[in-house]
Amino acid sequence: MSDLQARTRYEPTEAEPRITERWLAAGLHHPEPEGTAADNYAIAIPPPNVTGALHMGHALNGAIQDTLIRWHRMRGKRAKWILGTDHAGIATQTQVEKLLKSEGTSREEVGRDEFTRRVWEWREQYGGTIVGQLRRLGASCDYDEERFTLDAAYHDAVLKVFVELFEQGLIYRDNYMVNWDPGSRSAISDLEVEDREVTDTLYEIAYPLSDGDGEVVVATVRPETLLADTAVAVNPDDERFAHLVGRTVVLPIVGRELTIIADEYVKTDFGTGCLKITPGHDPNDFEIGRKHGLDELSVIGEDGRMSADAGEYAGLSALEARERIVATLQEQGLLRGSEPYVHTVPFSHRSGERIEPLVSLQWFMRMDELAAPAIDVVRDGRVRIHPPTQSRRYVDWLENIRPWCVSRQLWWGHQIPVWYRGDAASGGEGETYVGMEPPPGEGWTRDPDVLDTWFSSALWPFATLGWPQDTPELRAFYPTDVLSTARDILFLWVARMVMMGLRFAGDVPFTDVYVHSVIQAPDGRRMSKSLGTGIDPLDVISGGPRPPVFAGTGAHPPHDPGEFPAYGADALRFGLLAMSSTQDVRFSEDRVQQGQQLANKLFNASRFVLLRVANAGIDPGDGAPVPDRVEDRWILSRLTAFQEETASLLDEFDFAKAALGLYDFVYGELCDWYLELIKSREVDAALGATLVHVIRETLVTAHPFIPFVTEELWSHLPAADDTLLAGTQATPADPSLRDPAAEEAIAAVITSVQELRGWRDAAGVKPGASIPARLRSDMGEEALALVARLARLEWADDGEVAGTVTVPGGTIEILASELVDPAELARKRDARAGDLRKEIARAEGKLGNEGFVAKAPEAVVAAEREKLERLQAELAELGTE
RNA sequence: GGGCGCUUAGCUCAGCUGGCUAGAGCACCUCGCUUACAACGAGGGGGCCGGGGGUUCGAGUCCCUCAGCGCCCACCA
Repeated sequence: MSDLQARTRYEPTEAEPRITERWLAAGLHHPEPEGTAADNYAIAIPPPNVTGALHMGHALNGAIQDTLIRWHRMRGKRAKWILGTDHAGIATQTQVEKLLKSEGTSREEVGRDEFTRRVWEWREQYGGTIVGQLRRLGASCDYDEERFTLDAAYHDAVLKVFVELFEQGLIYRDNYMVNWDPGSRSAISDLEVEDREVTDTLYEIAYPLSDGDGEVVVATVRPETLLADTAVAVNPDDERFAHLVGRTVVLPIVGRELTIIADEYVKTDFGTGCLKITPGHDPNDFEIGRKHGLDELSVIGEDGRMSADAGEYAGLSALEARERIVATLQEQGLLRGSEPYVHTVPFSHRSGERIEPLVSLQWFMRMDELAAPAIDVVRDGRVRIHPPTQSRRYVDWLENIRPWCVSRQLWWGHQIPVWYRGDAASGGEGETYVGMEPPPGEGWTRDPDVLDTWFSSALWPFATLGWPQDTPELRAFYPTDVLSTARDILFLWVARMVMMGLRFAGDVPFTDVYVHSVIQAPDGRRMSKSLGTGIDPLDVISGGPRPPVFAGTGAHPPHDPGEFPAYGADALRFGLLAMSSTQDVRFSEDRVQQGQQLANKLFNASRFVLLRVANAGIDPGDGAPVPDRVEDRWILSRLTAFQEETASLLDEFDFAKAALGLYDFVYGELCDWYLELIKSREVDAALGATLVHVIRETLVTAHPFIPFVTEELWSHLPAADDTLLAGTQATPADPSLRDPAAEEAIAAVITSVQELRGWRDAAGVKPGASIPARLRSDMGEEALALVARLARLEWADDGEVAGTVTVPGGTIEILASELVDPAELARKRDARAGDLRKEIARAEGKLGNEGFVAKAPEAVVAAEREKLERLQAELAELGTE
């Protein structure tokens, strides 16, 4: 209590680490695996990359998930927040390759085993960073059972799924066009590709007809792929070229004969209307080639250079080959034109290199059979997506799903459980074995490829719980309840978890998907390290440089963005929740500041109550409220409403409204009014009990949002002993505490006081002065006393009326005194009269409208009449002309 | 090329199924260090709710259209 006495300000940096220690020591974050999923509450965290650091998206999602976890834990559920990290194949491998490069070596040089060892070493060193940062945020994840997507048990689950899908015919090996990333020397998925706009040159090249009877001209930005052309295509409806279909042309430089085919895909109004077909190096041409049974030639290798099949160009980079080929064409007089051409081109999200579409032998997963049930569960509501507009995107995507290339030519990841003998590895004659264990016998070699990271992520909600073993964890927590994530991985990850969960764990992996905002930089750009627009959540929590992105937004001076004050984790959590919505939103430091102010306000309100109660020598007992007076009944009613509202908003995943509702209750009802209303009262046992009850219940309801400050204050409550608020069971809001009469009475007090204060201010009355007034209102005695005190009125019987203030239930006449400035008063009165006349005219117009009176609902008409009467009465009271 | 969304006070945003004398936080102005909080409190100013048209007794809220911005999906050489 003494430290409460001394400190007038809540210091998050002092309190938060201390409180984190208490939480961890108590072990509340780790529930025993008992009961069934229906009794319990679980969320699987989207596993951050093991090498990653906490960014604003993690912080928002952490705040969301922790609010839900704490809320349900306090409602008596065993609440488990499944924690872990993702091995993140390409991202991690790239990091370690960079490290090796800085040491003057490479992964090829050190070899696969050593390289893998180095990655594990790296993981040991950096893997804990993000988990520590989550702890700093106050996230009550199950730190006792941290998973990793490369754990031995997890690895078994991954292999088992692969083998079973293979046995079920859903996984197969095929030559197919993939997005080849020359940077990481691996196939990557469509989802790891980003389109960038580049300026290329569009060349027009003549292909002479074999019979010498003219030529066709094709347009291309990649002349070097000409070496692998196997056809030329025109649109079947294109009359210009109809006579050419079926004839052949001579491929320049190479001399091969190509047939002119007809395909709908070719646009008649683009380029020359003739399209060179290169099935080996262009995804569209690949499709056309398959349709027409064309050869798939390849002249570019996996290193992005021209391959041996490119003949004299072998070994050149694609770009060099292009220049040489263009030059040759020019010499041969076959170049018909060239012009700059701006278009979008795929780049690897990871390595940043331009994607080289290549045909290669890869492992694929057939998705249609898996997708159908995943669509059904969203359609029939077994999985609910919030906001619901996202479910259409989900369904659309699944309905158009294509085979998934699951093999990656990396060393870091789950190595594919496939062995070859003979020439099977390269697609030739031989044996292929798929199984969890190496096959018996000699001469087998294992497929060197690993699985796409998302393959293992897709198993996350059940593999983390011990599947395929029938573990108590699995029984207690699967299916989980909520999956919270940003939009960008709805397909990449969420849809795949649903498919895998249904197929292997026998049920949906979660019942609700919450798709949260993307937090943009304050200027509306993406938050990104490379743009310098990123804001480190830890800097906001503990204080740190404010990035230059704040410059020019109006929030801060353009030159020196300065530093963030140490807002604390509560403030950041509150701010992020308050600014989030279903839209993308700009990061708002003001919202964070609002959270800081809320924490401080709550601290001081609690301090006020606890010190008062202590000074009065009251033992509030168990804190059961004893509502003596109207304002006590009012605050209990409002508290109950606030609790009910918070519960339903959280059920609807409306975190912004819930957070702002908390702020409004604490400021707008508890502090601004209730504590002011009771200030003059002597604290007796009844009032003490009510006050402590209200504070306690407020802390309980606020805790999931701002866990630190509430936990800190909880320890100061009279009955506190050593129990943690985080582990306290909230009792449901008691509807019998709702009291409409008290609400109406205090609402009248509040508007009266506000009116009177406004009047005083306008009339130039000193804030501290009490002024004589006479009452002509039927407001009850109790309420009137409150109004008089808060508006500083002294009831008097006679005196000249200086001004009239309309209040609910009547009017209050302010009597003339030297405290009232008549000139100010007249100005105020005239202004009010003007407003009233305007509003009266509007209401009269409305009520004079036959259509309104006849067609609008009765209640609306009645309300309008009542309003009109009220305004007219007020105008009459003012006594102006 | 399709699809979705946004445009409300100086800034960041609320406004659900149409009834609003249009709200909040921050910023701004005035007053106040009244023993919970001056990183605070009280009061105040500030908005033809992007433009145009329509439906309706009534539109910030519904429909059409134009303009600007953003996101997602897609194979235009």
